[in-house]
Amino acid sequence: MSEHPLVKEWLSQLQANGYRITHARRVIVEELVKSQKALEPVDLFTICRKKDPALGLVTIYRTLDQLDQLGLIQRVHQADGCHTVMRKQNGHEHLLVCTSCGRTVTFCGDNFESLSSKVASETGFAVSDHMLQFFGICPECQGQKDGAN
Amino acid sequence: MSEHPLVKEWLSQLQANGYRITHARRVIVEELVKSQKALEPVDLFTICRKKDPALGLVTIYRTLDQLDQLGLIQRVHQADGCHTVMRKQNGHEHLLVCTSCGRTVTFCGDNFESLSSKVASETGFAVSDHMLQFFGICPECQGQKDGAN
DNA sequence: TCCTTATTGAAAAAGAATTTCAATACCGAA
DNA sequence: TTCGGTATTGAAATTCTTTTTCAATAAGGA
Repeated sequence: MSEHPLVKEWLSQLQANGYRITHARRVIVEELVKSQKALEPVDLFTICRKKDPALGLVTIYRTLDQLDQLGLIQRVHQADGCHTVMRKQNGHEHLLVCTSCGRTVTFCGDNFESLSSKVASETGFAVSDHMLQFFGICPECQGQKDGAN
Repeated sequence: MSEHPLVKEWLSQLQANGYRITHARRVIVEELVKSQKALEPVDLFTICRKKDPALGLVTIYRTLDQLDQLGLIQRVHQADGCHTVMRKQNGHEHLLVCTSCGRTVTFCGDNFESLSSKVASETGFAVSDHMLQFFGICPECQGQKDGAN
């Protein structure tokens, strides 16, 4: 039952921002932090319910809002929308998403500084951010016919 | 009343794929093709209604589905989700989105071939696609306090 | 011009996210 | 440790978005 180090970190962040550390939040944070796939609110709900059968879906939405405001999670882009979230990568790390099973891994992307300033000067935009994602099929899904869930 | 060259192109594509060229589709295509910002279905609905007051929102959704299947439009990622669509850029072109007014311009991104194959060999994923977007404030919105709509 | 059938808009339904509200649980103060 | 104020919670109701159903209409080939 080794606990992911990020759990403590996230809970501290919540506390430092005036939020109480509740059972519901603890469960949600634990599952979010350790998930290898981007999750829809309902997925997360189903998973967390196993640890806390009384948990409500509303609490999932509310907690996700809070974590988002603290910049701890990010929406993951997929062909059919951005309904899934995952812990936010830092700096130059980006997501590689399996379009079959949803599993993700991170990779270190190029340095976008030069491209960013080039684009800025060409367009007049004040460029502040970028998002890069790769899509593909993970090794497991390449082997077996259907994506392992 | 100069017509955007893409309109004819898109309508031909629809026709070539067994779809009929209807008044509703023509109006929707015209507005989509010339829009400088990514639009939500409802936005598009409001705009198109001015040209065709009888148009139904359902038809917007259905036509967007068809155009998406033909690969003519793409979802645009924003901080709060992917509810907007825009005509798809080709090849190495990517979107720079104004987070204030939504206006977009395109830029030619780096070549991702090398990064893509590097990531593929490191992770074992069969990398098939990527998405890159830049975010910032457009010149107009930098000047005036609130984003011009 | 006629006829077949894809397409349409309206209404209903399904799904996702948000708001309201009374009961509960967190956590600082005593 | 207990107590009390208040943030947080789950359930229910509501809102917003998207999809499905269906009869009427219009596209376009014969």
